[in-house]
Amino acid sequence: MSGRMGELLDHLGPLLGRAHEAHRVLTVAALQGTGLSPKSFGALVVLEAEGPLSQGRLAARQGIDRTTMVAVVDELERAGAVRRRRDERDRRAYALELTDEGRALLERARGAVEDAERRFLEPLPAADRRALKRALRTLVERAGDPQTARA
Amino acid sequence: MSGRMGELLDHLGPLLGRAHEAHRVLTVAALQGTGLSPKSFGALVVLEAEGPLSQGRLAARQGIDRTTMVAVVDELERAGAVRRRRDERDRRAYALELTDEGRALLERARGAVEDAERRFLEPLPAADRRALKRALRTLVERAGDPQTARA
DNA sequence: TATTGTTATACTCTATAACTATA
DNA sequence: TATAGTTATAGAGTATAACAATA
Repeated sequence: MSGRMGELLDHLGPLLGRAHEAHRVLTVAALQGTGLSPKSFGALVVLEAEGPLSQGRLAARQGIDRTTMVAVVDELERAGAVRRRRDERDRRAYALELTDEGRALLERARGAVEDAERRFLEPLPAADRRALKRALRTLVERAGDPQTARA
Repeated sequence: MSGRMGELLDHLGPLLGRAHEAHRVLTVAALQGTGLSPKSFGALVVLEAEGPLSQGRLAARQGIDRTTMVAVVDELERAGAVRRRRDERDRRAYALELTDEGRALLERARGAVEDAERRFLEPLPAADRRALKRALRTLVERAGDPQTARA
């Protein structure tokens, strides 16, 4: 991840790819002390916001396969951050929930991640930072929209 | 690559990741008819802009390993788009150059890719599209800068 | 019959190590 | 000794197929 890019920076693909990768490196470093990966951090974020969730639904939220989520939850459970409770209304599924320890871990991690994001965005004026996130949000929401997808 | 994201869209990582992935899907589809991958397309772009280049330098431009570039150039050579000439000033290295056929292929591919980019950015007003690319360029350039990297 | 979580397996992508030919 | 290109190999990451338990 380095080197001049010249004409490649005229294309959106390399721009998004390099930006994502550079940001990912900072995030992974920021999460270092927590023992969390970006993926397991994301799982905690979703679980806190949306309460008890099945493993499959949690996976869908992250855009990953449910078989991939197994190892993520294994890791979070070993860390004591998540509990695999049975969903009493559908005993095939779990009702995954954050433990108090998980909530505390999430707060520490979120601080570190937001700090990394701040450092990453530092070269931009505040207005541009907000505009960037707003633009990306618009694009991501429309891209997932079937209305737009067939275009 | 679908589903509501809710609170994950507050974080820059998922935003960049989803945007990159959605754009990549469009690009791959756009390149369908050309037989090019995003990576080999990028190689053609660089070769056209920077003239004859060694395989290792071409790889460095793309931020990939030189061993990964071997297969990319194999593919481009098979397609008749690139010629592996020996560099007469250093006979270990190649002086890779576009063929006329490669130039024509690149023009077709660039049209398709730019079309895909246009469709992807469609949800944004023109001013926001320019602002987005400008912001990403700034971030990517600073992120590669050792001055910023140690921060 | 269909679905949840699980495992085993395969596939894709990419880098590391070791080789050759040149320098 | 060091570097350019190549190959074989290994590793990370993820998905597909098949299974047990439950619906």
